[in-house]
Amino acid sequence: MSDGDFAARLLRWFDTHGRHDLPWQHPRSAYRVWLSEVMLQQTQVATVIPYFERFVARYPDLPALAAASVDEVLALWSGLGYYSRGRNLHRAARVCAERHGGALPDTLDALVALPGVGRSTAAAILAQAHGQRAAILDGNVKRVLARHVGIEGHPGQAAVEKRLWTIADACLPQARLADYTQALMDLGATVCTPKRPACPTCPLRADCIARASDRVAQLPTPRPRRITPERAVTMLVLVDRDDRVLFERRPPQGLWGGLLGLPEYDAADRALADLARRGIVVAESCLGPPYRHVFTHFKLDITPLIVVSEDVDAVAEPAHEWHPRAVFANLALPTAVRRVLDQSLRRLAE
DNA sequence: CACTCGTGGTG
DNA sequence: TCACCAAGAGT
Repeated sequence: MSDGDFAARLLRWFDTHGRHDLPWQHPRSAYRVWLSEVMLQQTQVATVIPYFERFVARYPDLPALAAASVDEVLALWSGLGYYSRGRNLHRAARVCAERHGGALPDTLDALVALPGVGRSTAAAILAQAHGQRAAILDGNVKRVLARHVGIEGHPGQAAVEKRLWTIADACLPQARLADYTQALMDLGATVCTPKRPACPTCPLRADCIARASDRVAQLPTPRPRRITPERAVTMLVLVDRDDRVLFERRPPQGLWGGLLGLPEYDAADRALADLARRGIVVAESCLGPPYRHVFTHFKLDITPLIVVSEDVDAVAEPAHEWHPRAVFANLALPTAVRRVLDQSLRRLAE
């Protein structure tokens, strides 16, 4: 069968079985597509939906997002992960406000120039919001194409990815680019899934090389696995007499970049020594319940050190902020810190 | 090119 | 319990 038929079969399947009621499809504006695509990077639809709804409610258009503070954006992003996406989203909004008249550009080069927008995200915006003939290549498309064409080698390899881009381009239809793009992702997400794909219902099964050669379970080739290292850290939960907690703004680069965290130490005695050095009188201290947080590339064992101090008014460093428990929900905290606080303060109340 | 960067669901 | 991995981009 021809490549043109590939798209035709996919679109026919999409009309009946595709997803037509995702929040960013109505309306399918460039701003909403961009926002959703960034949130959906390495993140599943079900996770993104509530965040997307909160964002468009708070920032109905791009100028509203550009006018916000980066801290407010990160607070709304809190819990979604990969926080550089949130910072880049805000930076890109400001670039658009200053150089593109408050709107997203509509060319591939100008979009890719925006922070946080790569080739695939740029193409998704062009195809879905403007109907332009641009190919995406996300995890779904890589899986569908690798199986359909029977490509060996994990898609992280440059040579494999280059082949996939070429194929993705060649498969593009002449019309209905928005639907086609959505169809390809829907097929990958609901039929051509990583495990237990529903091949009998697939519109592309007739000429799927992986299926014909019984390699569906082997394609795409998984990346070679590596061991996940473990780290340990002591986090200081310093509570004052007004039931406020001390936070520390993390540097913009690195893990949880730009978010609020708790002061970190190698061990509890180092933390107590630091408090003594700064003249903070410890009224009461104890170790909180240990918490293990699992990341993609390492595991982090967190030991909370809970310290109650009566008089910490004199102590202030630029990166430090005191916040009462009532406002924690509105802070730019990573999930692990939120959990540590919940567990530690619950223990303190006992 | 290899590595970093979060979190939640899943088998 | 745990390895895997999902609408990738930046360095």
